[in-house]
Amino acid sequence: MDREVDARLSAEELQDWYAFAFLLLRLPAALETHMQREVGISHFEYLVLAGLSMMPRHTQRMRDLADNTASTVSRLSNVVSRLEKRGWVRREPDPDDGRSTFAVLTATGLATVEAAAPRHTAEVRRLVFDPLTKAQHRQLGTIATRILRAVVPDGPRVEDCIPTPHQHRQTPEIEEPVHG
Amino acid sequence: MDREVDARLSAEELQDWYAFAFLLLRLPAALETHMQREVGISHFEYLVLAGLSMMPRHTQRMRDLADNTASTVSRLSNVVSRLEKRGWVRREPDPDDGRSTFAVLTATGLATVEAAAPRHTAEVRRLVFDPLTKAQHRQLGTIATRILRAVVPDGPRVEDCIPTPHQHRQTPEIEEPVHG
DNA sequence: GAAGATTGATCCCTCAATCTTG
DNA sequence: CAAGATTGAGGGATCAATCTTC
Repeated sequence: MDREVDARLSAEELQDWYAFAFLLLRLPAALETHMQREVGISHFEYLVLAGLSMMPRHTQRMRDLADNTASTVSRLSNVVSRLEKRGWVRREPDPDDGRSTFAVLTATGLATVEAAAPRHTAEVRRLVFDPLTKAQHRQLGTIATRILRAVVPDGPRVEDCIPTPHQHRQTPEIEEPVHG
Repeated sequence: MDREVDARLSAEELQDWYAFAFLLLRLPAALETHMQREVGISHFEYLVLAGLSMMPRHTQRMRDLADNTASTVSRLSNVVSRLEKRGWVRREPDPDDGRSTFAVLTATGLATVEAAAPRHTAEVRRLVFDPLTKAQHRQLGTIATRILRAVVPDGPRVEDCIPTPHQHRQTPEIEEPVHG
């Protein structure tokens, strides 16, 4: 450490790390810019809306939604408040547990996320999947899962956080939010 | 897109993408928290200090330093101002080009980054390299480079942004030839 | 006009404090 | 006391506007 700052990384590791570190800086910024320009929402707001859109009745507890978006309840609470002001999400109390709160996607919110989804997916495909071979797709998934296990040892498994798309567009319930 | 929000991604791709997307959210946060708790600086501040520490005379133009930290000149300018207030970096005018500004690491700044480096490297090893096989190290580097090319097509090559450690702790103003 | 650099308004995230319910 | 959730203060990133020099 006296002569070289990154002495504990070999030359090969250093190069692999820099490529990855740059990606960690650049890719989220690119996805963020794309969502802001194309749809006018943040990437994280999209994650929240998309997550809700694929849940039964478009509803999920704040606690579980935070897990499914790799976030914290605090951050989620702030974002849901913003989404509520835009009329895309509303809060509902949990009748079975007074501590719990449901986040519910509104009809307007569903329309928003349905308009945003194909553009976002296309961008992910363009930036992440198109440059890679199919073997590399799987390698990326495997590698990411392994690192994630080290980063968040007690976190939920990724497979358990992928919303199942079956329930989309299920029950037409209450349509419009109250505010005008 | 009417039935399923992420219809354009196959089930396999969806799982790979979620694992990677979660990593994009969790790993930077983990590195950030680690640096703040252990050293009291942000991860990006460390990148700046470490980059400077490995340049000849611990000096680099703002423009080039921004490239080497996958950043923008604007962000870098704000950060360097903060580092200047802490006494770790100082600005110097470029005698050859009135538009250009040099960022120079101070002795205190060098001591700081030298104290921080082994801890940061150890954390990177623990979170990124230890969970992977050597083959996966290379795969990660290759994959990251490929995606980066799609994200920043006109950006500098990663190899050109890795500070060469040869020059560290150099005393006099000597122009060093690059090793072939 | 183009390139290097700085500034500041605005937005968002983080984190600790707080509250309520189980 | 533990778990779910909210709030607000403080800090950092973004982006457009601006300035200077080539």
